[in-house]
Amino acid sequence: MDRRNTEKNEEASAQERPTLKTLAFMTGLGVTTVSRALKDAPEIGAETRRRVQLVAKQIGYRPNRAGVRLRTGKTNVISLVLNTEQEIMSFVSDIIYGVSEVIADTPYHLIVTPYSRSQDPLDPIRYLVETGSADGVIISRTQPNDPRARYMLERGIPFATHGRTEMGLVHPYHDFDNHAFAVEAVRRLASMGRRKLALLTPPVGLTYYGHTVNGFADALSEVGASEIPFSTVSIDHSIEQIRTRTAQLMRRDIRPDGFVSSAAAATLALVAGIEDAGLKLGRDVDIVSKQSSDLLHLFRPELLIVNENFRLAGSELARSVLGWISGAAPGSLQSLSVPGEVLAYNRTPD
Amino acid sequence: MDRRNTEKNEEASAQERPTLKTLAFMTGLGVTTVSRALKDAPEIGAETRRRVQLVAKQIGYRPNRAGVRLRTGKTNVISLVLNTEQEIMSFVSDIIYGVSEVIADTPYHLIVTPYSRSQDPLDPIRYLVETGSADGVIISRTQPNDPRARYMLERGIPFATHGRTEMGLVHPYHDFDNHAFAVEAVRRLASMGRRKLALLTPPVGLTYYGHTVNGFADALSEVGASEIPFSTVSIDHSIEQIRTRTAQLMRRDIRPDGFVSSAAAATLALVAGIEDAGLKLGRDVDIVSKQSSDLLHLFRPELLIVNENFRLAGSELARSVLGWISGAAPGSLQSLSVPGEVLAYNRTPD
DNA sequence: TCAATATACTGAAACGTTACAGATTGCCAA
DNA sequence: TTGGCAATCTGTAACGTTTCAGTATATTGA
Repeated sequence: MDRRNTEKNEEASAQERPTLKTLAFMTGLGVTTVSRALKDAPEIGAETRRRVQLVAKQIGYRPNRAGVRLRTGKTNVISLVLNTEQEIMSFVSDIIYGVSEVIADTPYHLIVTPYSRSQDPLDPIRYLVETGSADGVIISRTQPNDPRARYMLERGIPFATHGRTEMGLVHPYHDFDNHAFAVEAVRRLASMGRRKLALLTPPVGLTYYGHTVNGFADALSEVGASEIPFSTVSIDHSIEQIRTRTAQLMRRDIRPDGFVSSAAAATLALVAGIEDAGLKLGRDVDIVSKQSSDLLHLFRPELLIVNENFRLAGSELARSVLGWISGAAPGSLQSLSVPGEVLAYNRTPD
Repeated sequence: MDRRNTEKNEEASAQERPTLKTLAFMTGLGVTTVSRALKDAPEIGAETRRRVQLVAKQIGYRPNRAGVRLRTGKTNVISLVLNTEQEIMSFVSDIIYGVSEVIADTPYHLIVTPYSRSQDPLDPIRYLVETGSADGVIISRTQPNDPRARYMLERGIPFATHGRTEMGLVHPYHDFDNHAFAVEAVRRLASMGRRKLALLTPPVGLTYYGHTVNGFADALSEVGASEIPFSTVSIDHSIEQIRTRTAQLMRRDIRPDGFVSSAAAATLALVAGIEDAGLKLGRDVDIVSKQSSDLLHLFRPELLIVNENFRLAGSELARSVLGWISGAAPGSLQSLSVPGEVLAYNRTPD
C-alpha cells in the first residue's frame, strides 16, 4: 500500500496536482507534519516548518478545497444573494467588485445566489444554510423586520446586510444614510426657493424607505416647505410607469416644484415625465437625485446629484462578513456611509 | 462500529443533515445501493429505487457537494471571469442573471472570478484550471488570438466565450453580430442624408472591434459615404476623455454629421461633447448607438438605438458551457445574435 | 542512573461520496 | 440435482484534509 502511493507520486509528480502526500514524500515527513507545518502549528520545528513551506511554494501546492471542506465544513465561500429583477443595475456590478476587492487575497470565493420576484426571499437563504454552502452571506433589500436576518441569526451563520433592520437584533450591516440624503436634498431645494416638494421613494417595505421618508418629512418641517404626495410609484416601478405618473402629477393644478429621487434610472423617467407635461427642469422644477455611477450630469446638467458608492458598500459588507467569520463581535461590524454634498453641474456651487 | 453509526444516526436524525448513511439506515439498505438508487442506476430494483427516492425527498436529502467533489472531481461550479474595471456595467448584471436563469434548476453554482486591469487576463484562468475550481468557465472581452481560450482548449476544460476568436480553433461562443450592427447603423444614417460618418469603436484588440470596424467600412462604401476618423478614443476610455475628444472633433472644419457608437455610456459622452461644441443632435448630427438597457431614449429622444441583450448572452453562454460539459460537440454550441432594427423614438418609424 | 517531561514527529480515523469487486438469491437449462 | 447466469444488493477503498491519540527521542531534575 505504501509502495503504491510512493509510485504514484513519483510517476505523477510532474503531471498531477500536488497534495499533502506529495509534499510528505518530497520532504520525507508524514502527512500530518506537513499539514501542521503549513499552518504554522506550534509543535513543528522551525527548520522543518520553513523547509515544508519552501517546498510547498516551489511546487505550487494549493490545498484541495473539497478535502478541507469535507473534513472541516469550512467552505471558503461567501454568497451574495441577489434579486434577479429588482436590484439596481449598477448595484450588482459595483457590489460584486467591492466584495471581490476584499476577498482577493483570501482563500474565499464569491458565489452569486439569485432569487426571483416570485420566490420567497427566504428560499435562497434556507438553501444556503441547509446545504452549508457558504461560510458567510450578504443580503440586500433589507427590511425592518427581515426574516432572512432572523433566520441566519437563529442558525448562527455569519452574514451582513446592505441596509439596516429594526428588530432589536444585532448584526453587521452597511448602510447609506438615506435620512441625511433626504434632509440635504430638501434643504438644497428649499435654498433654491422650491416650496412644494415630492419624493420618489425607495421600494415600500425596505428599511431605507422609512429612512428616506422620515428624512424628507423632517426636513420639510425644518424648512417650512410642503409635500406634494407622490406615493403611487417607487423606484421599483417600471420606467414607463414612473414617467406616466409623473406626467400626470405635473399636469395637475397643484404640482411639485422640486423632487427628491432615490435612484438614477428613476430620475431619467422623472425628467421624461416632467418634460412630457411641457415643463422644464431648472426652471419649473428642480430635482435632487442619488446616483451610483457618474452619468446623470450628462443627462441633464440641471440635475442636482448625490453620489452613493456601491463599490464601497460591497467592500464594507465583505469586510464585515469576514470579520464575523473570524470571530469579531457582530456589533462592531456596522457602518454607515455619509452622503457627500449635493453636486451641481451647470451653476457655480454655493 | 456498525452500532456506533446506528446510534449516531438515531440520535441525530432530527438534528444533523442527512447523508447517504442516514438514508441507508432508514431504508435498511447499504450505502452503495442508496447512492445508486438515487442516480437511477440500472441494477437497482424498480421498487427499491422508488422507495429510496421517496425517503430521500421526505427527509430532504441533498448530496454533500464536498463529498462528491472530492470523490469525483466534479465541482458543479461555473465560473464567470470578469474584468473589474472594464466591463460594461449592465453587462455584469445582465449576464449574471442570464447565467443564473439557466443554471437555476441544475446543481450548478455560479462563482464570479474577477481580475483587474493590471493583471494578466490569463491569471484567473490559470488559477481556475490549476485548482480545478470549476467545471466550466465563461470569459468575456474575447480577442482574435485569445491566450485564455487556447489555454483552456489545451487543458480540455469546457468554456464559452462572449465574442468570437480567430485562431482556427473550435469552441463554444455567443456573439452579437456587430458587423451587421455597424452596417445597419451606417445605412440608417445614410438614409437620413448623413454622409460623413464617424465610429466610436469597441476596445481595440477585442475581436468585435474588428467586426464593427469592418461592418462600418463595408457599409460606407456600399452607401458611398465617407469616414471621419475618430480613433483617438474607444468605448473603454473614460467618459471625460470621450467627451473632450468629441468636442474637439466637432469643432473642426471637417466634422462628422453622423456617429455610430458601440456602447450606451459612451454615447452619453458623445452627445455631451457634441453639445459642448454648440451643435445639436438630430439637426447637425445623428447617432446610432447600441444599448443594453432601455434608457437611452429617455436621454435624448433623437438617438437612434439598437438593442443588445446581455441577459440572453448570459443564458446562451451558460447553455453552451453546460452542453460542452455534458458531452456535446463544442462546434455545435456557437450562437450569433442578430441585431434588431434601428429604433427611433421621436419620429414615425420608416 | 532513572523517571519525568518537553519536543518533534507520526499513523489511523473520519468527513460523504462513488467505483470496484464481490456476495447472495432465485431461476433455468442440462 | 447441479452449474450457470441474471438480478440485486453490499463492503471496502479511495479522493485530500484535519484531528486524535499516540510514539520516539532528547532533555531535565533529583
